[in-house]
Amino acid sequence: MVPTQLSSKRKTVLSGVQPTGTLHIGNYIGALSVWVANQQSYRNLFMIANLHALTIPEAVKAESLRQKAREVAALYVACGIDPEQSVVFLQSDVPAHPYLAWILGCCIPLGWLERMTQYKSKASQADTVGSGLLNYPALQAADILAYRADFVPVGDDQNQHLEITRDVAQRFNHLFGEYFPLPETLNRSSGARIMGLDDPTVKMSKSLAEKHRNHAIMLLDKPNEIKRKIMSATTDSGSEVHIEDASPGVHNLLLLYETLSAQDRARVQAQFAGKGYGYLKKALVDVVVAVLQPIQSAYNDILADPQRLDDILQDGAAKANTIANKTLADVRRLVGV
RNA sequence: AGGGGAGUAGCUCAAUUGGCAGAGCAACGGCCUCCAAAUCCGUAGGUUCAGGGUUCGAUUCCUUGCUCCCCUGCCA
Repeated sequence: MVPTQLSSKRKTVLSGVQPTGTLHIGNYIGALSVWVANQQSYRNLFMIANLHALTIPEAVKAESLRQKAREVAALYVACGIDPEQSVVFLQSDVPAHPYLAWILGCCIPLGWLERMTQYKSKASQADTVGSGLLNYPALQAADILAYRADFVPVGDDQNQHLEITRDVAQRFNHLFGEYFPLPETLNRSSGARIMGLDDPTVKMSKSLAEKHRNHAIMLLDKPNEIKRKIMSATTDSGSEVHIEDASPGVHNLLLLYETLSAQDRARVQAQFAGKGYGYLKKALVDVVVAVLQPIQSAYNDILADPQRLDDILQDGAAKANTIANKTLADVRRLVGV
């Protein structure tokens, strides 16, 4: 039943995304494109974390959440994630996640959870804090450990959560017997960290994109939107591009161009040194449009055949359940339930 | 747990005895600029925390609930 590539010796990688907001060019460069490039090297599981999206229930709209989850899955496939090679699934389709989260949560001291900076930050903003927001790391640990993942590709902001996953795995192993391997951070070789177009001092983010229209280029943006956003991007009072000591805004534009055009730094330097910022921006518009066009085209093809997406998600859920249920059965036996 | 205060646009706050819910900043668009910023011009933005009641009419008064802040108490 388990396909051959799933039982191979390749290292297991679990990636999760919350289906809130919309995927942007920073997600593509920083994460998606890297995953696609490394697809053969690992046994990849791509999870749409729709249970995590419930931690702030005031923001949840059922129909929108349902639709967003499918949209993200479709975009993943459109960006080149191959559902034959990798497992694409919805977190909510694998009941072992919350089950395992309960068991692991019992092994997590409150202090660990209260220390999480993401919790403190979100809790201070929310007017009502649900216990799910605090317990978030338990579910995340379950996500990762259910597949006994070797690697988790996370950004700096998620490092703390991965540490708690390791800590709880260790504590479980100590209490109930060595079972879980300790997952490690998967470093992205490219290291491209794309900043917001409207504010190059902060990382491009889904949440800011919802508040500031010109913050990020979304993967489904039309060419005229892409042009408007790039042309309005923050630069500085200088008049021409200097690669060496470019201001944050200009540096960000150059980085985008370099990454998306797959050219080396020397070539980019030769192309833009001494040119005006407007010239750089117009060139970048063309590159972005060219990169996104095939993705959007593939996305539309997928949407045109909803049955195909259903099949992909069903198939992904079946594969994920097979692995996660095995882990859950082992864990239940170890703790005696 | 008890007492007191608060909750209005994304943020900080207004709104006369109970009478069409506003301003600043942020956002968005335009002019300008190689592009951006700044200035200027313009646009949009709301279940007035939620439910019930009084009233012709409630942001305003009464009641219940929720959330936050301050004081006190309780627990170690």
